[in-house]
Amino acid sequence: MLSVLIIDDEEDIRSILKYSLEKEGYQVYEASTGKEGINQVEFNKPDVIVLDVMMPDMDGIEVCENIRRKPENNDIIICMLTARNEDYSQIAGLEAGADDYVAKPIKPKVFISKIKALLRRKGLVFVAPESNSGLIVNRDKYIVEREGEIIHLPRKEFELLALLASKPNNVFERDVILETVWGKDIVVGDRTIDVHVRKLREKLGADYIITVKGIGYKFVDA
Amino acid sequence: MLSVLIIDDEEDIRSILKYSLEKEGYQVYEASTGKEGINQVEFNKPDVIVLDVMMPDMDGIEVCENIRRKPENNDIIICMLTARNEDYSQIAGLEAGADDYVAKPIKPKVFISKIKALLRRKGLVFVAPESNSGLIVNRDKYIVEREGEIIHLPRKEFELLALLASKPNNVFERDVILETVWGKDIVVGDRTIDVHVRKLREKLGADYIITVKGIGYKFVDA
DNA sequence: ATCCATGTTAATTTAATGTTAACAAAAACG
DNA sequence: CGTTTTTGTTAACATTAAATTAACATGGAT
Repeated sequence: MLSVLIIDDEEDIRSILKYSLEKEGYQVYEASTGKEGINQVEFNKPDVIVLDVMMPDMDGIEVCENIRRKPENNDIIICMLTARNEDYSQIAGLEAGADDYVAKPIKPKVFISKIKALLRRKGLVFVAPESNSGLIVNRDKYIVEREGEIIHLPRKEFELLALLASKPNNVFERDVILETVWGKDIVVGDRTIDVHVRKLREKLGADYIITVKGIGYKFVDA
Repeated sequence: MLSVLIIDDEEDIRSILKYSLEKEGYQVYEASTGKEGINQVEFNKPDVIVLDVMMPDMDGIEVCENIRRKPENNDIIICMLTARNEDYSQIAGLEAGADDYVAKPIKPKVFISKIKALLRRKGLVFVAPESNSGLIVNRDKYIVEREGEIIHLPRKEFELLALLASKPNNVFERDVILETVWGKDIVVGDRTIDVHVRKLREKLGADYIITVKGIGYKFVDA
Protein backbone atom coordinates (compact mmCIF):
# COMPACT_ATOMS: atom_id res chain seq x y z
CA MET A 1 0.00 0.00 0.00
CA LEU A 2 1.21 3.49 -0.68
CA SER A 3 1.95 5.42 2.48
CA VAL A 4 1.88 9.10 3.38
CA LEU A 5 3.47 10.86 6.33
CA ILE A 6 1.85 14.08 7.48
CA ILE A 7 4.11 16.47 9.37
CA ASP A 8 2.14 19.37 10.80
CA ASP A 9 1.77 20.87 14.23
CA GLU A 10 -1.91 21.56 13.78
CA GLU A 11 -4.01 18.64 14.79
CA ASP A 12 -7.01 19.81 12.73
CA ILE A 13 -5.09 19.87 9.50
CA ARG A 14 -3.65 16.45 10.21
CA SER A 15 -7.10 14.97 10.76
CA ILE A 16 -8.58 16.42 7.63
CA LEU A 17 -5.73 15.23 5.48
CA LYS A 18 -5.60 11.87 7.17
CA TYR A 19 -9.27 11.33 6.56
CA SER A 20 -9.02 12.26 2.88
CA LEU A 21 -5.98 10.13 2.32
CA GLU A 22 -7.33 7.07 4.09
CA LYS A 23 -10.52 7.29 2.11
CA GLU A 24 -8.35 6.96 -0.97
CA GLY A 25 -6.69 3.89 0.37
CA TYR A 26 -3.36 5.23 1.62
CA GLN A 27 -1.60 4.22 4.80
CA VAL A 28 -1.21 7.42 6.83
CA TYR A 29 1.40 8.26 9.48
CA GLU A 30 1.40 11.47 11.51
CA ALA A 31 3.99 13.62 13.18
CA SER A 32 3.37 16.86 15.07
CA THR A 33 6.91 18.19 14.99
CA GLY A 34 9.74 18.30 12.52
CA LYS A 35 11.94 16.18 14.70
CA GLU A 36 9.36 13.48 15.11
CA GLY A 37 8.71 13.62 11.38
CA ILE A 38 12.33 12.95 10.56
CA ASN A 39 12.29 9.97 12.87
CA GLN A 40 9.21 8.58 11.23
CA VAL A 41 10.82 8.88 7.83
CA GLU A 42 13.51 6.53 9.09
CA PHE A 43 11.10 3.99 10.43
CA ASN A 44 8.22 4.06 8.02
CA LYS A 45 9.83 4.95 4.72
CA PRO A 46 6.72 6.69 3.41
CA ASP A 47 6.16 7.16 -0.31
CA VAL A 48 4.91 10.69 0.19
CA ILE A 49 5.51 13.34 2.85
CA VAL A 50 3.12 16.20 3.40
CA LEU A 51 4.98 18.91 5.20
CA ASP A 52 3.79 22.14 6.76
CA VAL A 53 6.16 25.03 6.16
CA MET A 54 5.25 26.99 9.26
CA MET A 55 5.94 25.05 12.37
CA PRO A 56 7.42 26.07 15.70
CA ASP A 57 10.89 24.77 16.48
CA MET A 58 12.06 23.33 13.20
CA ASP A 59 10.29 24.71 10.15
CA GLY A 60 9.31 22.81 7.05
CA ILE A 61 12.21 24.02 4.96
CA GLU A 62 14.70 22.71 7.45
CA VAL A 63 12.89 19.40 7.75
CA CYS A 64 12.82 19.07 4.02
CA GLU A 65 16.53 19.74 3.66
CA ASN A 66 17.24 17.33 6.44
CA ILE A 67 15.28 14.57 4.76
CA ARG A 68 16.73 15.21 1.34
CA ARG A 69 20.26 15.11 2.67
CA LYS A 70 20.02 11.33 2.75
CA PRO A 71 20.20 9.85 -0.71
CA GLU A 72 17.95 6.95 0.22
CA ASN A 73 15.16 9.48 0.63
CA ASN A 74 15.60 10.82 -2.84
CA ASP A 75 12.54 9.24 -4.27
CA ILE A 76 10.19 10.21 -1.51
CA ILE A 77 7.70 12.74 -2.77
CA ILE A 78 7.56 15.84 -0.59
CA CYS A 79 4.58 18.14 -0.81
CA MET A 80 4.67 21.38 1.18
CA LEU A 81 1.75 23.11 2.81
CA THR A 82 2.06 26.86 2.63
CA ALA A 83 -0.02 29.79 3.73
CA ARG A 84 -1.81 31.54 0.93
CA ASN A 85 0.29 33.92 -1.15
CA GLU A 86 3.40 33.04 0.69
CA ASP A 87 5.55 33.20 -2.35
CA TYR A 88 8.80 33.18 -0.53
CA SER A 89 8.01 29.94 1.24
CA GLN A 90 7.01 28.31 -1.96
CA ILE A 91 10.22 29.08 -3.69
CA ALA A 92 12.33 28.24 -0.70
CA GLY A 93 10.48 24.97 -0.32
CA LEU A 94 11.04 23.94 -3.87
CA GLU A 95 14.69 24.84 -3.59
CA ALA A 96 14.95 22.76 -0.46
CA GLY A 97 13.85 19.76 -2.45
CA ALA A 98 10.07 19.72 -2.26
CA ASP A 99 8.25 18.40 -5.29
CA ASP A 100 5.23 20.59 -5.04
CA TYR A 101 3.24 22.69 -2.67
CA VAL A 102 -0.40 23.20 -1.79
CA ALA A 103 -1.64 26.53 -0.49
CA LYS A 104 -3.83 26.77 2.56
CA PRO A 105 -6.71 26.73 3.02
CA ILE A 106 -6.64 23.21 1.73
CA LYS A 107 -9.40 21.80 -0.39
CA PRO A 108 -9.28 18.07 0.13
CA LYS A 109 -10.12 17.23 -3.47
CA VAL A 110 -7.46 19.52 -4.83
CA PHE A 111 -5.03 18.15 -2.34
CA ILE A 112 -5.71 14.55 -3.25
CA SER A 113 -5.51 15.20 -6.94
CA LYS A 114 -2.18 16.92 -6.48
CA ILE A 115 -0.81 13.98 -4.56
CA LYS A 116 -1.95 11.59 -7.21
CA ALA A 117 -0.53 13.76 -9.96
CA LEU A 118 2.81 13.67 -8.16
CA LEU A 119 2.67 9.93 -7.84
CA ARG A 120 1.97 9.65 -11.51
CA ARG A 121 4.87 11.89 -12.36
CA LYS A 122 7.13 9.71 -10.26
CA GLY A 123 6.12 6.75 -12.32
CA LEU A 124 3.97 5.10 -9.74
CA VAL A 125 1.27 3.44 -11.68
CA PHE A 126 -1.76 2.99 -9.61
CA VAL A 127 -4.28 0.46 -10.66
CA ALA A 128 -7.55 1.61 -9.30
CA PRO A 129 -8.81 0.65 -5.85
CA GLU A 130 -12.00 -0.83 -7.16
CA SER A 131 -10.12 -2.88 -9.69
CA ASN A 132 -9.34 -6.51 -9.34
CA SER A 133 -8.70 -6.37 -5.60
CA GLY A 134 -6.34 -3.49 -6.29
CA LEU A 135 -2.89 -3.88 -7.63
CA ILE A 136 -0.12 -1.35 -7.26
CA VAL A 137 2.72 -1.31 -9.70
CA ASN A 138 5.52 0.72 -8.20
CA ARG A 139 8.19 1.58 -10.73
CA ASP A 140 10.65 3.10 -8.30
CA LYS A 141 10.73 0.15 -6.00
CA TYR A 142 10.21 -2.35 -8.74
CA ILE A 143 7.55 -3.97 -6.67
CA VAL A 144 3.98 -5.02 -7.11
CA GLU A 145 1.53 -5.06 -4.26
CA ARG A 146 -1.71 -6.92 -4.04
CA GLU A 147 -3.77 -6.44 -0.89
CA GLY A 148 -0.76 -5.37 1.10
CA GLU A 149 1.15 -8.41 -0.01
CA ILE A 150 4.38 -7.62 -1.79
CA ILE A 151 5.11 -9.55 -4.91
CA HIS A 152 8.62 -9.41 -6.21
CA LEU A 153 8.93 -9.72 -9.93
CA PRO A 154 11.99 -10.07 -12.12
CA ARG A 155 12.64 -7.33 -14.63
CA LYS A 156 10.99 -8.68 -17.72
CA GLU A 157 7.92 -9.82 -15.87
CA PHE A 158 7.66 -6.49 -14.12
CA GLU A 159 8.01 -4.50 -17.31
CA LEU A 160 5.46 -6.64 -19.02
CA LEU A 161 2.95 -6.24 -16.24
CA ALA A 162 3.62 -2.53 -15.92
CA LEU A 163 2.96 -2.09 -19.61
CA LEU A 164 -0.27 -4.02 -19.61
CA ALA A 165 -1.51 -2.43 -16.40
CA SER A 166 -0.72 1.06 -17.64
CA LYS A 167 -3.83 0.91 -19.78
CA PRO A 168 -6.30 -1.46 -18.25
CA ASN A 169 -8.58 -3.20 -20.71
CA ASN A 170 -6.47 -2.04 -23.58
CA VAL A 171 -5.23 -4.76 -25.86
CA PHE A 172 -1.50 -4.73 -26.51
CA GLU A 173 -0.39 -6.43 -29.65
CA ARG A 174 2.45 -8.85 -29.42
CA ASP A 175 4.65 -6.63 -31.59
CA VAL A 176 4.06 -3.69 -29.34
CA ILE A 177 4.82 -5.72 -26.26
CA LEU A 178 8.01 -7.00 -27.81
CA GLU A 179 9.12 -3.58 -28.88
CA THR A 180 8.35 -2.00 -25.53
CA VAL A 181 9.55 -4.64 -23.13
CA TRP A 182 12.27 -6.29 -25.13
CA GLY A 183 13.40 -3.45 -27.34
CA LYS A 184 13.36 -2.36 -30.94
CA ASP A 185 15.60 -4.85 -32.61
CA ILE A 186 15.92 -7.66 -30.17
CA VAL A 187 14.74 -10.90 -31.64
CA VAL A 188 13.39 -13.57 -29.39
CA GLY A 189 11.50 -16.73 -30.08
CA ASP A 190 7.78 -16.56 -30.39
CA ARG A 191 7.02 -18.40 -27.20
CA THR A 192 8.90 -15.96 -25.01
CA ILE A 193 6.02 -13.63 -24.29
CA ASP A 194 3.74 -16.53 -23.50
CA VAL A 195 6.13 -17.94 -20.98
CA HIS A 196 6.37 -14.61 -19.20
CA VAL A 197 2.63 -14.20 -19.22
CA ARG A 198 2.33 -17.63 -17.75
CA LYS A 199 4.70 -16.78 -14.91
CA LEU A 200 2.81 -13.59 -14.19
CA ARG A 201 -0.45 -15.45 -14.06
CA GLU A 202 1.13 -17.91 -11.70
CA LYS A 203 2.25 -15.16 -9.34
CA LEU A 204 -0.69 -12.77 -9.54
CA GLY A 205 -3.42 -15.32 -9.72
CA ALA A 206 -5.30 -15.85 -12.91
CA ASP A 207 -7.76 -13.51 -14.54
CA TYR A 208 -5.61 -10.42 -14.42
CA ILE A 209 -4.13 -10.94 -17.81
CA ILE A 210 -6.31 -12.27 -20.52
CA THR A 211 -5.50 -13.40 -24.01
CA VAL A 212 -6.98 -11.84 -27.07
CA LYS A 213 -6.24 -14.48 -29.57
CA GLY A 214 -4.70 -13.28 -32.76
CA ILE A 215 -3.90 -9.90 -31.28
CA GLY A 216 -2.19 -9.93 -27.93
CA TYR A 217 -2.93 -9.56 -24.26
CA LYS A 218 -4.75 -7.20 -21.96
CA PHE A 219 -4.90 -6.47 -18.29
CA VAL A 220 -8.49 -6.50 -17.16
CA ASP A 221 -9.72 -4.15 -14.53
CA ALA A 222 -13.05 -4.90 -12.87
CA MET B 1 -24.22 4.96 -27.89
CA LEU B 2 -21.24 7.22 -27.45
CA SER B 3 -21.72 9.77 -24.73
CA VAL B 4 -20.37 13.24 -24.17
CA LEU B 5 -20.26 15.19 -20.94
CA ILE B 6 -20.22 18.97 -21.21
CA ILE B 7 -18.77 20.78 -18.24
CA ASP B 8 -19.25 24.51 -18.54
CA ASP B 9 -20.76 27.14 -16.32
CA GLU B 10 -22.31 29.00 -19.22
CA GLU B 11 -25.73 27.71 -20.06
CA ASP B 12 -25.65 29.12 -23.59
CA ILE B 13 -22.54 27.27 -24.54
CA ARG B 14 -23.89 24.05 -23.10
CA SER B 15 -27.09 24.33 -25.16
CA ILE B 16 -25.30 25.00 -28.39
CA LEU B 17 -22.94 22.11 -27.93
CA LYS B 18 -25.67 19.82 -26.71
CA TYR B 19 -27.79 20.56 -29.73
CA SER B 20 -24.93 19.91 -32.15
CA LEU B 21 -23.90 16.72 -30.45
CA GLU B 22 -27.38 15.28 -30.17
CA LYS B 23 -27.98 15.96 -33.82
CA GLU B 24 -25.00 13.71 -34.48
CA GLY B 25 -26.45 10.98 -32.36
CA TYR B 26 -24.47 11.31 -29.16
CA GLN B 27 -25.88 10.94 -25.69
CA VAL B 28 -25.19 14.25 -23.95
CA TYR B 29 -24.77 14.91 -20.24
CA GLU B 30 -24.33 18.36 -18.74
CA ALA B 31 -22.66 19.80 -15.67
CA SER B 32 -22.46 23.43 -14.71
CA THR B 33 -19.60 23.14 -12.24
CA GLY B 34 -16.38 21.23 -12.02
CA LYS B 35 -17.54 19.37 -8.97
CA GLU B 36 -20.74 18.26 -10.57
CA GLY B 37 -18.79 17.28 -13.65
CA ILE B 38 -16.50 15.03 -11.69
CA ASN B 39 -19.50 13.35 -10.14
CA GLN B 40 -21.06 12.79 -13.49
CA VAL B 41 -17.89 11.20 -14.73
CA GLU B 42 -18.27 8.63 -11.96
CA PHE B 43 -21.85 7.89 -12.76
CA ASN B 44 -22.05 8.21 -16.48
CA LYS B 45 -18.62 7.16 -17.65
CA PRO B 46 -18.76 9.35 -20.74
CA ASP B 47 -16.57 8.60 -23.71
CA VAL B 48 -15.79 12.26 -24.27
CA ILE B 49 -15.64 15.23 -21.95
CA VAL B 50 -15.87 18.79 -23.19
CA LEU B 51 -14.42 20.99 -20.52
CA ASP B 52 -14.34 24.74 -20.17
CA VAL B 53 -11.05 26.03 -18.84
CA MET B 54 -12.44 29.14 -17.25
CA MET B 55 -14.94 28.34 -14.59
CA PRO B 56 -15.54 29.77 -11.15
CA ASP B 57 -14.60 27.59 -8.19
CA MET B 58 -12.71 24.72 -9.72
CA ASP B 59 -11.18 25.52 -13.07
CA GLY B 60 -10.90 23.21 -16.04
CA ILE B 61 -7.29 22.32 -15.44
CA GLU B 62 -8.04 21.13 -11.96
CA VAL B 63 -11.05 19.19 -13.12
CA CYS B 64 -8.99 17.59 -15.80
CA GLU B 65 -6.26 16.52 -13.40
CA ASN B 66 -8.84 15.24 -11.03
CA ILE B 67 -10.43 13.10 -13.68
CA ARG B 68 -7.16 11.85 -15.07
CA ARG B 69 -5.82 10.72 -11.75
CA LYS B 70 -8.05 7.68 -11.91
CA PRO B 71 -6.63 5.14 -14.28
CA GLU B 72 -10.06 3.95 -15.28
CA ASN B 73 -10.57 7.37 -16.83
CA ASN B 74 -7.45 7.09 -18.88
CA ASP B 75 -9.20 6.50 -22.11
CA ILE B 76 -11.82 9.18 -21.78
CA ILE B 77 -11.23 11.82 -24.39
CA ILE B 78 -10.99 15.27 -22.86
CA CYS B 79 -11.41 18.31 -25.05
CA MET B 80 -10.85 21.73 -23.51
CA LEU B 81 -12.65 24.92 -24.38
CA THR B 82 -10.38 27.92 -24.18
CA ALA B 83 -10.79 31.60 -24.75
CA ARG B 84 -9.17 32.82 -27.91
CA ASN B 85 -5.45 33.32 -27.73
CA GLU B 86 -5.25 31.90 -24.29
CA ASP B 87 -2.05 30.10 -24.96
CA TYR B 88 -1.23 29.41 -21.40
CA SER B 89 -4.46 27.54 -20.81
CA GLN B 90 -3.93 25.44 -23.83
CA ILE B 91 -0.55 24.32 -22.77
CA ALA B 92 -1.52 23.79 -19.18
CA GLY B 93 -4.57 21.86 -20.28
CA LEU B 94 -2.64 19.52 -22.46
CA GLU B 95 -0.19 18.94 -19.67
CA ALA B 96 -3.02 18.20 -17.32
CA GLY B 97 -4.06 15.41 -19.62
CA ALA B 98 -6.40 16.95 -22.15
CA ASP B 99 -6.35 15.47 -25.63
CA ASP B 100 -7.16 18.60 -27.56
CA TYR B 101 -8.71 21.99 -27.24
CA VAL B 102 -11.13 24.16 -29.14
CA ALA B 103 -10.87 27.92 -29.00
CA LYS B 104 -13.89 30.08 -28.41
CA PRO B 105 -15.90 31.32 -30.14
CA ILE B 106 -16.99 27.85 -31.09
CA LYS B 107 -18.12 26.98 -34.56
CA PRO B 108 -20.33 23.92 -34.24
CA LYS B 109 -19.07 22.30 -37.43
CA VAL B 110 -15.45 22.67 -36.46
CA PHE B 111 -16.25 21.44 -33.01
CA ILE B 112 -18.04 18.32 -34.20
CA SER B 113 -15.36 17.41 -36.66
CA LYS B 114 -12.74 17.78 -33.98
CA ILE B 115 -14.65 15.45 -31.70
CA LYS B 116 -14.99 12.91 -34.46
CA ALA B 117 -11.32 13.13 -35.29
CA LEU B 118 -10.45 12.47 -31.66
CA LEU B 119 -12.72 9.46 -31.55
CA ARG B 120 -11.16 8.11 -34.68
CA ARG B 121 -7.70 8.57 -33.25
CA LYS B 122 -8.75 6.54 -30.25
CA GLY B 123 -9.80 3.77 -32.57
CA LEU B 124 -13.46 4.19 -31.92
CA VAL B 125 -15.56 3.77 -34.95
CA PHE B 126 -18.95 5.02 -34.25
CA VAL B 127 -21.90 3.77 -36.01
CA ALA B 128 -23.70 6.95 -36.16
CA PRO B 129 -26.91 8.90 -35.65
CA GLU B 130 -29.82 7.08 -34.12
CA SER B 131 -28.56 4.03 -35.90
CA ASN B 132 -29.54 0.52 -35.11
CA SER B 133 -29.50 1.13 -31.37
CA GLY B 134 -25.92 2.28 -31.77
CA LEU B 135 -22.91 0.06 -32.04
CA ILE B 136 -19.39 0.97 -31.04
CA VAL B 137 -16.41 -0.75 -32.50
CA ASN B 138 -13.47 -0.21 -30.20
CA ARG B 139 -10.11 -1.07 -31.70
CA ASP B 140 -8.05 -0.43 -28.58
CA LYS B 141 -9.99 -2.88 -26.54
CA TYR B 142 -10.87 -5.07 -29.45
CA ILE B 143 -14.46 -5.25 -28.41
CA VAL B 144 -17.80 -4.22 -29.75
CA GLU B 145 -20.44 -2.63 -27.59
CA ARG B 146 -24.12 -2.73 -28.17
CA GLU B 147 -26.27 -0.97 -25.61
CA GLY B 148 -23.59 -1.30 -23.00
CA GLU B 149 -23.27 -4.98 -23.65
CA ILE B 150 -19.80 -6.11 -24.55
CA ILE B 151 -19.40 -8.47 -27.43
CA HIS B 152 -16.12 -10.25 -28.00
CA LEU B 153 -15.31 -11.10 -31.55
CA PRO B 154 -12.53 -13.21 -33.00
CA ARG B 155 -10.09 -11.47 -35.25
CA LYS B 156 -11.58 -12.00 -38.68
CA GLU B 157 -15.07 -11.25 -37.51
CA PHE B 158 -13.90 -8.11 -35.78
CA GLU B 159 -11.97 -6.89 -38.80
CA LEU B 160 -14.85 -7.62 -41.08
CA LEU B 161 -17.30 -5.74 -38.92
CA ALA B 162 -14.88 -2.86 -38.46
CA LEU B 163 -14.53 -2.56 -42.20
CA LEU B 164 -18.22 -2.61 -42.93
CA ALA B 165 -19.06 -0.26 -40.06
CA SER B 166 -16.38 2.21 -41.06
CA LYS B 167 -18.65 3.40 -43.85
CA PRO B 168 -22.22 2.78 -42.90
CA ASN B 169 -24.57 2.17 -45.82
CA ASN B 170 -21.67 1.77 -48.16
CA VAL B 171 -21.64 -1.46 -50.10
CA PHE B 172 -18.38 -3.36 -49.96
CA GLU B 173 -17.77 -5.74 -52.79
CA ARG B 174 -16.64 -9.20 -51.96
CA ASP B 175 -13.26 -8.61 -53.60
CA VAL B 176 -12.68 -5.54 -51.54
CA ILE B 177 -13.62 -7.30 -48.35
CA LEU B 178 -11.30 -10.16 -49.15
CA GLU B 179 -8.42 -7.90 -49.96
CA THR B 180 -8.87 -5.77 -46.87
CA VAL B 181 -9.65 -8.36 -44.25
CA TRP B 182 -7.86 -11.36 -45.62
CA GLY B 183 -5.02 -9.74 -47.50
CA LYS B 184 -3.78 -9.22 -51.01
CA ASP B 185 -2.89 -12.66 -52.16
CA ILE B 186 -4.61 -14.97 -49.79
CA VAL B 187 -6.96 -17.31 -51.49
CA VAL B 188 -9.91 -18.71 -49.67
CA GLY B 189 -12.98 -20.55 -50.76
CA ASP B 190 -16.04 -18.62 -51.81
CA ARG B 191 -18.15 -19.46 -48.78
CA THR B 192 -15.69 -18.03 -46.28
CA ILE B 193 -17.07 -14.52 -46.19
CA ASP B 194 -20.62 -15.77 -45.91
CA VAL B 195 -19.77 -17.88 -42.92
CA HIS B 196 -18.19 -14.95 -41.16
CA VAL B 197 -21.12 -12.73 -41.96
CA ARG B 198 -23.39 -15.36 -40.59
CA LYS B 199 -21.48 -15.51 -37.32
CA LEU B 200 -21.59 -11.76 -37.01
CA ARG B 201 -25.31 -11.72 -37.57
CA GLU B 202 -25.67 -14.38 -34.94
CA LYS B 203 -23.74 -12.35 -32.38
CA LEU B 204 -24.96 -8.85 -33.17
CA GLY B 205 -28.54 -9.66 -33.86
CA ALA B 206 -29.87 -9.54 -37.37
CA ASP B 207 -30.35 -6.50 -39.57
CA TYR B 208 -26.99 -4.90 -39.00
CA ILE B 209 -25.38 -6.45 -42.01
CA ILE B 210 -27.41 -6.82 -45.12
CA THR B 211 -26.65 -8.58 -48.33
CA VAL B 212 -26.54 -6.79 -51.63
CA LYS B 213 -26.94 -9.66 -53.95
CA GLY B 214 -24.44 -9.87 -56.73
CA ILE B 215 -22.24 -7.22 -55.14
CA GLY B 216 -21.40 -7.69 -51.50
CA TYR B 217 -22.46 -6.54 -48.08
CA LYS B 218 -23.19 -3.36 -46.26
CA PHE B 219 -23.65 -2.27 -42.70
CA VAL B 220 -26.91 -0.43 -42.43
CA ASP B 221 -27.35 2.59 -40.31
CA ALA B 222 -30.86 3.78 -39.57
C1' DA C 1 -38.74 -24.74 -63.30
C1' DT C 2 -34.00 -23.99 -63.11
C1' DC C 3 -30.11 -21.31 -62.40
C1' DC C 4 -27.09 -18.91 -59.44
C1' DA C 5 -25.84 -16.32 -55.57
C1' DT C 6 -26.00 -16.73 -50.93
C1' DG C 7 -27.35 -19.15 -46.36
C1' DT C 8 -26.44 -22.86 -43.18
C1' DT C 9 -24.27 -26.50 -40.74
C1' DA C 10 -20.87 -29.37 -39.09
C1' DA C 11 -16.56 -31.45 -39.81
C1' DT C 12 -11.94 -30.47 -40.58
C1' DT C 13 -7.73 -27.99 -40.79
C1' DT C 14 -4.79 -24.47 -39.39
C1' DA C 15 -2.85 -21.19 -36.49
C1' DA C 16 -2.17 -19.28 -32.04
C1' DT C 17 -1.28 -19.90 -27.50
C1' DG C 18 -0.34 -22.81 -23.22
C1' DT C 19 2.86 -25.70 -20.88
C1' DT C 20 6.88 -27.85 -19.42
C1' DA C 21 11.49 -28.71 -18.81
C1' DA C 22 16.05 -28.05 -20.10
C1' DC C 23 19.53 -24.97 -20.97
C1' DA C 24 22.01 -20.42 -21.13
C1' DA C 25 23.07 -16.11 -19.23
C1' DA C 26 23.38 -12.90 -15.54
C1' DA C 27 23.39 -11.64 -10.87
C1' DA C 28 24.30 -12.44 -6.32
C1' DC C 29 27.14 -14.51 -3.01
C1' DG C 30 30.85 -15.91 -0.43
C1' DC D 1 37.27 -15.51 -8.73
C1' DG D 2 34.53 -19.70 -8.62
C1' DT D 3 30.08 -21.08 -7.07
C1' DT D 4 25.29 -20.81 -6.41
C1' DT D 5 20.96 -18.83 -7.43
C1' DT D 6 17.94 -16.37 -10.08
C1' DT D 7 16.31 -14.92 -14.42
C1' DG D 8 15.63 -15.30 -19.33
C1' DT D 9 15.19 -18.03 -23.47
C1' DT D 10 14.31 -21.90 -26.24
C1' DA D 11 12.45 -26.06 -28.11
C1' DA D 12 9.24 -29.68 -28.17
C1' DC D 13 4.86 -30.89 -27.46
C1' DA D 14 -0.18 -30.23 -25.91
C1' DT D 15 -4.23 -27.75 -26.15
C1' DT D 16 -7.53 -24.78 -27.61
C1' DA D 17 -9.77 -21.30 -30.43
C1' DA D 18 -10.55 -19.76 -34.81
C1' DA D 19 -10.78 -20.14 -39.72
C1' DT D 20 -11.90 -22.71 -43.58
C1' DT D 21 -14.08 -26.01 -46.32
C1' DA D 22 -17.39 -29.01 -48.26
C1' DA D 23 -21.84 -30.53 -48.79
C1' DC D 24 -26.19 -29.26 -48.93
C1' DA D 25 -30.33 -25.92 -48.47
C1' DT D 26 -32.84 -21.93 -49.75
C1' DG D 27 -34.83 -18.39 -52.29
C1' DG D 28 -35.32 -15.01 -55.78
C1' DA D 29 -34.89 -13.81 -60.74
C1' DT D 30 -35.97 -14.75 -65.29
